[in-house]
Amino acid sequence: MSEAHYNHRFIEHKWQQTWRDTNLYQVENKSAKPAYYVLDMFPYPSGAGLHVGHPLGYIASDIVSRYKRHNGFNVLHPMGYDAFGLPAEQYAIQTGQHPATTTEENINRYRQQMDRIGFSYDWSREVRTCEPSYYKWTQWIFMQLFSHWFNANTNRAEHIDNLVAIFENEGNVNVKHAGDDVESFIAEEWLNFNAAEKEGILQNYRLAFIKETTVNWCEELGTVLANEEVKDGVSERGGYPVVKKPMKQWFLRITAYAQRLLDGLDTIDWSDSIKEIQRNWIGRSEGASVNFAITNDAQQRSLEIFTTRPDTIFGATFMVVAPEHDWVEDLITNEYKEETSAYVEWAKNRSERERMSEVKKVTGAFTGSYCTHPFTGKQIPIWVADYVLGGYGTGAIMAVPAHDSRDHAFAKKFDLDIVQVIENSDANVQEESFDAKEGTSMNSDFLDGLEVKDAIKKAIDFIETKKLGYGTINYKLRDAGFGRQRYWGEPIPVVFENGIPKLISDSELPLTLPDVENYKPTGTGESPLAAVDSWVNTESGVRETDTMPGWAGSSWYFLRYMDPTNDQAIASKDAINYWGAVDFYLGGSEHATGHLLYSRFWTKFLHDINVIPFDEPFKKLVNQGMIQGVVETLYLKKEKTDGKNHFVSADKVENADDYTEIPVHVDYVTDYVKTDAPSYLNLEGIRSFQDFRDGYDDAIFECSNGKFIDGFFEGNEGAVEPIFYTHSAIGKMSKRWFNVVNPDDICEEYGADTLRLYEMFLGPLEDSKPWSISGIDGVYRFLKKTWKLFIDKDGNFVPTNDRPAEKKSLKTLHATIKKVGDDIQRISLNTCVSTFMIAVNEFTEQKCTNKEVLEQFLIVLAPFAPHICEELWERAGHADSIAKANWPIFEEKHLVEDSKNYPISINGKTRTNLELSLSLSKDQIEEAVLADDEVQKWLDGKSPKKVIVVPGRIVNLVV
RNA sequence: GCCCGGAUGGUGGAAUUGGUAGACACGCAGGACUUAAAAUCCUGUGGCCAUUGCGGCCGUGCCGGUUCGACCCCGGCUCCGGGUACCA
Repeated sequence: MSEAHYNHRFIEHKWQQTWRDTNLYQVENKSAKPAYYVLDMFPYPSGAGLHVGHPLGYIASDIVSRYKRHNGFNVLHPMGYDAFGLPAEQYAIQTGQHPATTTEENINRYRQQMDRIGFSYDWSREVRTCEPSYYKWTQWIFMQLFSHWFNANTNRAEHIDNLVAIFENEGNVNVKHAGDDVESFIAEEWLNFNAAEKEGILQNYRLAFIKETTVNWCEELGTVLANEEVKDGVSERGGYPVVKKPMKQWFLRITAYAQRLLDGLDTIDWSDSIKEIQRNWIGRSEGASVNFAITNDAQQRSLEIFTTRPDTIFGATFMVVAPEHDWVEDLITNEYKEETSAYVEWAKNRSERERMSEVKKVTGAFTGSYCTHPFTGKQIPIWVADYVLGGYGTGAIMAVPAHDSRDHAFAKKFDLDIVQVIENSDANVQEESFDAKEGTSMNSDFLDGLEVKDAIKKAIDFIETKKLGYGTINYKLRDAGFGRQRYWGEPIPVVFENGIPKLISDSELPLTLPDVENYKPTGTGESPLAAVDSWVNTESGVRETDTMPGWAGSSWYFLRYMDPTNDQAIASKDAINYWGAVDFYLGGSEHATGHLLYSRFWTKFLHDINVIPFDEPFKKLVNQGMIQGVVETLYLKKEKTDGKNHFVSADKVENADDYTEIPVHVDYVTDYVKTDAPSYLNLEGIRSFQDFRDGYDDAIFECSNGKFIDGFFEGNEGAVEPIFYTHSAIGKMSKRWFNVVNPDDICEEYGADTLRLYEMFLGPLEDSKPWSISGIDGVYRFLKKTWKLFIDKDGNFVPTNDRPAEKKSLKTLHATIKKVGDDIQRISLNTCVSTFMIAVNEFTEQKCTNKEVLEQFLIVLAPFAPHICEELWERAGHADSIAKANWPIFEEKHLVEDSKNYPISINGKTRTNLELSLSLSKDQIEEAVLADDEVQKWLDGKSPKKVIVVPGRIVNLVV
């Protein structure tokens, strides 16, 4: 017995089951078909489950996957979980539950939710970064990084053994590498170094290495954080304060790849904004490194500075070093010892947050030392100030107050000389610096009269000939901190033998996480693993107890999907060669400077060591926008009455400090969809508010319309409903704002096909937009109309091939095939939905019952609404899944049936559009068009319904 | 501050990149069916004027420019979103 009405629950359940039972979407690593790889950024399985924002990208990628399958591609479309990370561990600390347990639970929940939406993932390829069989290979990649260095001569990673061989033969004088400067030594010296000394030197070359530096230390989380994990001086997760602290840390030498990461951007199809963010993050700047000899230095040293403006060197009136500069203490003379040393101490110990919030504040101190200007020989003072950063360039600058606003502010504050060296009629450099990179040099000896660009070139030439320095390039990009003092991450496969870090052997992989009693960080800067003596102590030495950061596992997961169970390699060569780089990658833009950069780095490295044939992981990247929620806030002013809590709501908040801002459950807010009406909580809302929140049970509420309500509302429900005004804003969808919309609820009420279509219909994929339920009815109605095209009210299948298709129906069909095909390719999925709606409206109006036409329409719709299309496809008598059907062939001839474009000839002479519009009026053109022989022949006696005349454009006639 | 985006009806958004602006949908108004409601269907819907008829004028944040023709290109603003922040 077939259903007569569109029953989404029945249909969707049936087909999801069928797809699973028949492994419909499982793919092989081999096929005569061309390969196409569609990937979603895999989720971190949080305890909150999915909300309607998460599937947005998954739906889009699913549509692309299904579309590609219809077009004859063998599509790899996998899904997995980024399962290591802080929240699971925080939860473990609170509850004592093993993170693996909660992670497993969360994954199951995610899977259930995803299954309801009808994705075409090949679940046989699922990966989880926390599984030993997976992180074995994350550890393996780390080991490769440890045993390779970056040869700047060949511009690629090479094995460390090759480097050692070079050292043994000729020392390090000819070696150019990416990394910190290493004092030069000859072969003989190398051979005489002891093991610890040798390793100490090699650490400057390895791509994974240990270094003592100032790190971002977060006391609350008990761990070190990477730069990207710190936002505005607080941790991205949790928002805890972050301070600078010197510690020995593992790093990955991503800076070695700075230039290649920059160059690679030109070869990939990503949005300009993401590329731009990465370019800025890498922050390449060209300039010069110049030595300024320090006057009266016992060791006769020179202060090395970096500048992008060597052309302004004649304007350098003082020097500034960072408080962290190695020589600061040496530079401070006895006379200034007390004051300046105190300043240095103070500046070093300031938290990141303080430093950031007081950026505008100019601070500094004079060291008492001078150095000699290399061009003029003048003595210029050396200052120390925190506006110079220890971590960039050499941690020292030449200050040119006339042409750098920061130097200018400093000079003003401490009354230092300002010398103009770039000509500009408008600028008064005593008042304001002239920073623009334009103009001609003045007061600059041999540079005078040159344009900035030429002056820079000439200055560098001079610097290089006089051996004062050299032209060079600096990057903002820093090496990536890789150690985390946490439990729930991949153990770093290193054992310290007599303090020398050594990799464990390949056969010991995976190095699995031991069980611990307590997941809490030790607070001493050591991870919880340090407490497990039996694990830490090995025959040969002590294990590294730091674990890897969250981004380690996600930097290469796209490779594992190709061959997820391989235990001999990250994936077989055949699999990697067959699938190649990801063709289409979809995910949020928030990973621009994290995951997306690290993945590119690891890909380039794996390419260098011949593990993979490509050196960019993601050929095309699309960033879906965020689906936001409406955040409703109730403002309550607390007033004391008789020791009870007495709250007053407000319709206008003049001084926010007087009020408590409390997020409230969106479901109980009235009118929040309408923008013109103020939104408010009604009685029911206040009740639910009291249920959800502690401490308000016996509170007294006074709403702004003057009505008093007691804690239980009894007897207070008068004719006038009390109103508590709330304030609406658009924000994140999150548990704490009580505005989460669960996709399960939408699937239950409207169905997965409606959810899929509606999420696409909301607007352009890349835009962020607030979730709103208004409008979903339109999409649901569309599916019901589609159903009715095929199934009559008695449940009979209507379409037949008894009569040939009408021209107008063919036109509708082919317009749809064309438009939807084009729009999927340019990822304009919202317009596809409109196209479907138009088609169904037209088919309905045409009373189209042609089976061939309607079946082809089903194939076009199937990527968006697979369940209903499968069902109708089956009822049409097909034994095989619609997923195996070929995309219909588009035929242009069907589109030109009742309207046609014509060039216009007048008096036997074809006129150009331009000539026409210039010489004739609109009416005259219309007349000429109708008189045209071709037009008359085509009209064949009929009179045109509409003559559209656009001056300058080919005329369009509608009959 | 600097670097990217963006601004179109009451709302979400179309206009395939210089060629009929406002597709499609929501909302709203009116109507049909119904005892009634739901569901469904039909009509109207940028603004102003004309509406016994075809119609007219203005309209894509603001000002100016290029063009036969501009939401689209150029110059100058205003506002909004994102990235970044003493990077020399």
